[in-house]
Amino acid sequence: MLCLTRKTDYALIAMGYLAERQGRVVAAREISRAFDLPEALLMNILKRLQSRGILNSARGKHGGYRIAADLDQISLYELIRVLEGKVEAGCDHDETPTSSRRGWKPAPIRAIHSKLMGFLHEVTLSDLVLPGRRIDVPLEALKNARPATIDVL
Amino acid sequence: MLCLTRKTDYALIAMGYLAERQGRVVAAREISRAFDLPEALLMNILKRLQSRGILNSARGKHGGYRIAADLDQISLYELIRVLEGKVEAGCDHDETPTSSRRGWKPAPIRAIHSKLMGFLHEVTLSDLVLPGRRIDVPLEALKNARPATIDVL
DNA sequence: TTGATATCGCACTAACCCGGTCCTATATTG
DNA sequence: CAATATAGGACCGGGTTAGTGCGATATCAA
Repeated sequence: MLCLTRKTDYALIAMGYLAERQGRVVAAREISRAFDLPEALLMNILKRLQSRGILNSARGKHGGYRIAADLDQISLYELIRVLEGKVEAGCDHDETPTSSRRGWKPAPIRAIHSKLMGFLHEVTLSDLVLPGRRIDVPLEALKNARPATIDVL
Repeated sequence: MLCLTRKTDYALIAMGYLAERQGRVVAAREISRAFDLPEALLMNILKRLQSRGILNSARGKHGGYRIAADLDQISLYELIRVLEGKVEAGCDHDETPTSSRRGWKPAPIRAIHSKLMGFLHEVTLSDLVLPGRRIDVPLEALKNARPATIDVL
């Protein structure tokens, strides 16, 4: 139960906008106007990114946000986790001790999941957000990353 | 807004079970028992797979399901679309003609999405479901697939 | 010091969607 | 005919997501 939500979209949009304006302090309103996103919602997202150190903020007049972290160091996975609290989740998949099998995922499912996770881990924000970067750089990374060659069944 | 739901999980589980029993007609109940999945729900899923030609079914006593399609020909993407109706969606992203920008996704978002889509397109059910197959075969495919080298911005 | 601006940090609502159930056909077998 | 199994719906409840609101705090500028 993996989900890329709209929040993540908005976050990436905002990060992109900020990345093009490194150093400048940009108000949430400016971004929301630029892309016609609901301002209050965008603020929620930015606040969250700030609290996790991805952005830093300045209050008051001429306040706003700036990119704080090294974009190379933050994976898409991390971003999602920050925003959603969990990457894979929602519908628990909890292990109820009563039912032995339920919540147990057979190899193919685990495999595909871990593959997607790997993908999310390898893609960094700089790959996504920095101008001029090529999105498929991380594919190279993905190729020789995660030695995990998982046999299905 | 991409989602791998539990339905997809169940479908893969069932497909795997059927794949190990090619030719035999297997009742939904048998599968649901084998993995302790809610029978009614599993039936919904199987019905759907049948209606799209991935399985074919036999009613009546000793009825059940058999794999109908060539597993090589069905991508994970297709499977999700069959089950969810749409791969990427839910929260519409509709183009309201009034708002010019909303629903418009900037390059990074489109890029990452198309990348994930590419991934889902390359993985076939046979990769996931057939015993002995290695899940990371499709990664090779992914590597030199989709010439689409998307410049961010 | 006052007012305008902007973030902070919550609580809160509304709608949607997923997981799951149920019920009434219909077809097949014995 | 009785039993089994799918077909094809409608349906519901709970949880999550998208989005709002409000009072507090901090900063700048006149």
